[in-house]
Amino acid sequence: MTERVDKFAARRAELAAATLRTLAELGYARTSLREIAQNSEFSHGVLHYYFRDKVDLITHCVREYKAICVTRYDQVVATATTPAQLQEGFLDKLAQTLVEEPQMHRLWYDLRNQSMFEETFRADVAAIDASLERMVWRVVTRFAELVGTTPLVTPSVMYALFDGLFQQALVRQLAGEAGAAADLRAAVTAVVAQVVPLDREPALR
Amino acid sequence: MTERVDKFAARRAELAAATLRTLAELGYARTSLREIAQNSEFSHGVLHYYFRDKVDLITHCVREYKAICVTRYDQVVATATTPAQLQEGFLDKLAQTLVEEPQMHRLWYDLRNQSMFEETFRADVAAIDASLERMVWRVVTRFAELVGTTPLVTPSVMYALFDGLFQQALVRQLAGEAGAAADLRAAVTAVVAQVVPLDREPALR
DNA sequence: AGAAACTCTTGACAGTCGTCAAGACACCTA
DNA sequence: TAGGTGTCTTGACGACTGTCAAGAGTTTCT
Repeated sequence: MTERVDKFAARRAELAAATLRTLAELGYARTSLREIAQNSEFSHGVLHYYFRDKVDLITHCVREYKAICVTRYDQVVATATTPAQLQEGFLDKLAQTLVEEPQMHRLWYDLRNQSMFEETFRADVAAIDASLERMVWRVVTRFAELVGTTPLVTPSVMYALFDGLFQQALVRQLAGEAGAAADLRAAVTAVVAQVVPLDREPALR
Repeated sequence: MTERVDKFAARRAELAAATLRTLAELGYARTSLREIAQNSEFSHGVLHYYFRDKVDLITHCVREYKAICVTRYDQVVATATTPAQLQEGFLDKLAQTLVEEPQMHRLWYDLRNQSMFEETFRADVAAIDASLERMVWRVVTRFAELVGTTPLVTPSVMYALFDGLFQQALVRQLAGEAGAAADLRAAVTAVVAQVVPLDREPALR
């Protein structure tokens, strides 16, 4: 009984993985169910056995995608004992995922964009956005704690700043610009220097 | 002769406007030539009389869209004589366009996202991005000039920060959140306060 | 071993897509 | 008035889409 459920869930996950690969490669606009099936080892009909329809399939993938992203920097936060360690570890991870998984990131921005047109995805996208914001905030507050200060902007502003920088770097990376990752590191460093003060005075102006 | 050319160009512009309306409403993924034609006063066949194919049509629209955006804050920059005037004028325009034209803005982000998947749009999108960056930089440097300081970040970082904030506000605005525009004003104000110092010391740390 | 339940393939359906050719219509010129 | 040019509509084409029903194949249970 439970093994049946497990196998069912495993197949769903397998098909979801194929869907994510296809979406990352082609983008939302040009991803079809037959294309997804060709990226798996099954035929196109099986997708309607494991998922109600296309929206159900993609929604499930988006939810699964969330789990991958959100814990990316947790280990860095947990192990760093100095500001420099945390900053370097964070920048390393950031540059690494930019270079190694740009397809997954452009997929995320593609889906977030779709949520501006389609009500369907809005709730899931908003939930992921919120958890990404919390992730960024964990990093920044831990950094400020190690420095002995507090951030000068709110969590949502902090997230928007990082997101803007990362998105710009992503566009450049996918356009083939060699310096994209290095520029991202420099940009994040510069912004953090302005927004998380190094000295102990909390600078209320 | 020239009137023929003018009429031809006028029709192209008319169809391009219908295309932009359709794209802003439906997004790139769900915009078809027949839908565009229904948003104009012509039939679907005429689009291939004035444009080579769909890519040619959309590329032309993207280029035309550029002209609308880039001059948005020029008058504010030209007329403001105090930092407060410039800041208020800029924030007003920013909040106004967020509330009044959110469809056009989500279209821009949609097209920029497509450029991460389709080589075709990449050059045009990059050109628009660069001119938007210059626009932001004109505003910021003029502001710094009026204050008597210089910005602490590069033009591309500055643009990425504003873009991140605006995009976040846009998602919220389109989700129906009432405070999106007000939050954007506050966020931009807070970031500018950190990145363009009010005092005369250029804060090289 | 036979029956039942689960899994997957195949093929078709109604619809939409971009594209284009054929022709109708309007307008200007000789 | 006849012919030519520019403009626009209509209808069709092949290809592609999401969806689903019919059935074959496989596994599990009694």
